[in-house]
Amino acid sequence: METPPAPAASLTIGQVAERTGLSVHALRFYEREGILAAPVRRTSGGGRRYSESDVEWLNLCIVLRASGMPIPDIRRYTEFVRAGAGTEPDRLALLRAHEARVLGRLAELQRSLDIVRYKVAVYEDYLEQQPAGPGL
Amino acid sequence: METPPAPAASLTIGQVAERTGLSVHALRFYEREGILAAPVRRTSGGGRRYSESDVEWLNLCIVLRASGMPIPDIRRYTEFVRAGAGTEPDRLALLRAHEARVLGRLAELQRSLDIVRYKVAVYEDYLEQQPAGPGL
DNA sequence: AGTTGATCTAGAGCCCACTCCAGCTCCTAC
DNA sequence: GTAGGAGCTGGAGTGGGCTCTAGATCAACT
Repeated sequence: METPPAPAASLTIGQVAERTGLSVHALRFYEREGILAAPVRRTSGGGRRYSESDVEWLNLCIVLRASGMPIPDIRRYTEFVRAGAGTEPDRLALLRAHEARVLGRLAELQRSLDIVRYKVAVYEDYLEQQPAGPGL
Repeated sequence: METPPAPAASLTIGQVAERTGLSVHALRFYEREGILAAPVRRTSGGGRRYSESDVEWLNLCIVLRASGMPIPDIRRYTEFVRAGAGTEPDRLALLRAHEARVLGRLAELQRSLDIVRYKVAVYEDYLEQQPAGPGL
């Protein structure tokens, strides 16, 4: 198999891309944007080597992005984490604010869904038995 | 009050902007993009005059946009509506496909929310009693 | 007649989050 | 040693959805 005897977990950018689903472009982009918690180690030749905890961090970033957090906010969170102990209240505040935004977004999506479903129902009724026409 | 005796409902672009929350820029943009069901009437001087049904249509467009339907898809839907009777199955298919996408998006958002809430809980616990530290 | 304010058009500009390119280096295999 | 493939950097390009500008027109008010 491919599994080495568990060395100090060192992944190339390609391997990380494969695991996370991010492109290598995106990985370098994220690094430039300053949203990696720890500086990525490099080989003598300059190649990036990611640790498992880098991958975990990226997975968090992916969740935050997927839930609509803009990169500047992720950067602020990252900076708090890098700043270490004492910034926990700031991180919590940031996460809570994000939680609230996600809740709002969920509610909005749900409202939209209700309307879309209503229109779907109208067209279904119309296509079953043509009484009048579904309007617009 | 402001209610006139219900004339042939004619609104300026500014009034429509106010009612819909869209900018006048966006209204003209949507028109250029071909996502108005009916051609907007014009005054002799070239000014747009919207009807109430234009506003209703725009409200639907807003819902579709808010739920993530891209403008080209809205345009396709609009074209079916303009094409009139016989396109109902196409419209239904389009709406059902959108419904499915919205459901998927809702599920994804919910998963992200769970993770964000987990992290919030971790930080809350940490800040109540400092046993170890919240990790990242 | 003049001023203000809304509207018009065509087209440029902006923001975001990537994405891709050129030109180079590095490692591995043959 | 050389070909291939992954990786490097800095910077340009892309796509979506608006947003804004310039310069003109128009209606209403004073």
